[in-house]
Amino acid sequence: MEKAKIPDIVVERLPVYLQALNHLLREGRGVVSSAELGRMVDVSAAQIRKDLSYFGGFGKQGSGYHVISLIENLRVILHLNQIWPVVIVGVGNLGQALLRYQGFARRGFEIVLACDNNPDLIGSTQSGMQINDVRNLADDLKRLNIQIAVLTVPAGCAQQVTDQLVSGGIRAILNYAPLVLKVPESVHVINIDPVVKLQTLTFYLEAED
Amino acid sequence: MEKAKIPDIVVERLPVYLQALNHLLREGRGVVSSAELGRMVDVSAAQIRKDLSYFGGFGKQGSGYHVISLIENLRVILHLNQIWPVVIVGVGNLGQALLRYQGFARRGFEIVLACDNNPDLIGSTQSGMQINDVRNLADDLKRLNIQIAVLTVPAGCAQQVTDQLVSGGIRAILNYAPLVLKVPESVHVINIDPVVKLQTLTFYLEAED
DNA sequence: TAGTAATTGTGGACATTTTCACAATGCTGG
DNA sequence: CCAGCATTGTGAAAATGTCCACAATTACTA
Repeated sequence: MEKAKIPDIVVERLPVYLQALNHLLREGRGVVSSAELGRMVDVSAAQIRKDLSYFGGFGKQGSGYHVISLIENLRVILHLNQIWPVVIVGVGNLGQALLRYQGFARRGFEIVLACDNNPDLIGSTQSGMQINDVRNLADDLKRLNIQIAVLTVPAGCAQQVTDQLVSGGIRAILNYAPLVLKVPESVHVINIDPVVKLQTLTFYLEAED
Repeated sequence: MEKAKIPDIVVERLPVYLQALNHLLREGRGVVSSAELGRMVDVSAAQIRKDLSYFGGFGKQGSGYHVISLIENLRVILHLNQIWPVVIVGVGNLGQALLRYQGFARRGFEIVLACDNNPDLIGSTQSGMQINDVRNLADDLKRLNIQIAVLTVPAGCAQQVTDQLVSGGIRAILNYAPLVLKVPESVHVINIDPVVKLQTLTFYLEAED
């Protein structure tokens, strides 16, 4: 496959470019240069041109990139020209907050399944979503054709739940739990435990006591 | 300063190592090799040894790393041998979920201030926390000596709120809003907008329609 | 005590990522 | 239509990051 050779680090920047381009679009800007886009997202202009050139020449010499057309191209590259069904696994504080969050639907994701292992929650409705039993997870994934999971369960059961996700055919996991998940290499994981991120930040601060 | 030359990417791995080490500690393990730790966190053994060697030789040839002592060293390196006061700015869905989340206190962070611009929320108590007016933010930060902010406001007001955080002397921001914040270079920012992360993951999936 | 096995810390090779710098191209205004 | 300016796409250089391989050291066993 051609995309095997696109560095992960490039892929991670593309959604950020897309975000900035959408902002430009809302402001009615028709065209943008790599230099200006770079200032918006804090990336060098050369970096942006090089990143985009992995996928083709989207710009025009002399003027820059046509905003709408670059957005459209990035959406195709990132497979965002469809709505992706998503499962939220774990309907605790964070899971419920994500269920209520409107930003997913606005940017290409629809939460179509929520599940938990808490008997008090199963069968109840949270934010308009019925909570399913996590034991039916693998079946539900297949039935609803879900490839993406958001994992918001406690660390203690995260690996076990992940194994169920994998056996249900999941392909991508956004992991809020504070541990590194074991998955086959065909499954992509991004870790986003907020405490790990905060613990990175404190390195740069001066201790106080 | 000596730490100016430690690559960011190394710093980002340290909390992950710490996480795994704490897991080992709970299991009663006294010693671990770079090879085993590497398997746990999906990093090569050589990488771990090289990362740790930036800060000194913590291991012992023949046996590996003493778990407790390496934890203690990492906590000093990351400045985690103190409780850091944190402000949550924006008490919407996500902000409220983070207010209720018990994981911060357990790993070195205490939410000491929450604020919002919604008059209905200001003065109310959410999860045991009184919500302050965001207009007092800069003063409150100084009064409470807060260096770290968690930003959970809508994109539309994120930059404006960030400017207030900066004027209040903030040094680190965990940004959930979907935009790249403009801050002085003395302020560290980590972006964790979940949609951007999901949009990275879809690159690796096959489109369905 | 000595021989064997395990494991670190590290110099240097290798790989990846970023930046530079410039030819090619397209825009603009007169 | 042309001169001058702006901007891309890209090969090559530079910078950064990862991995290899091994000497040095420690642990273990008998």
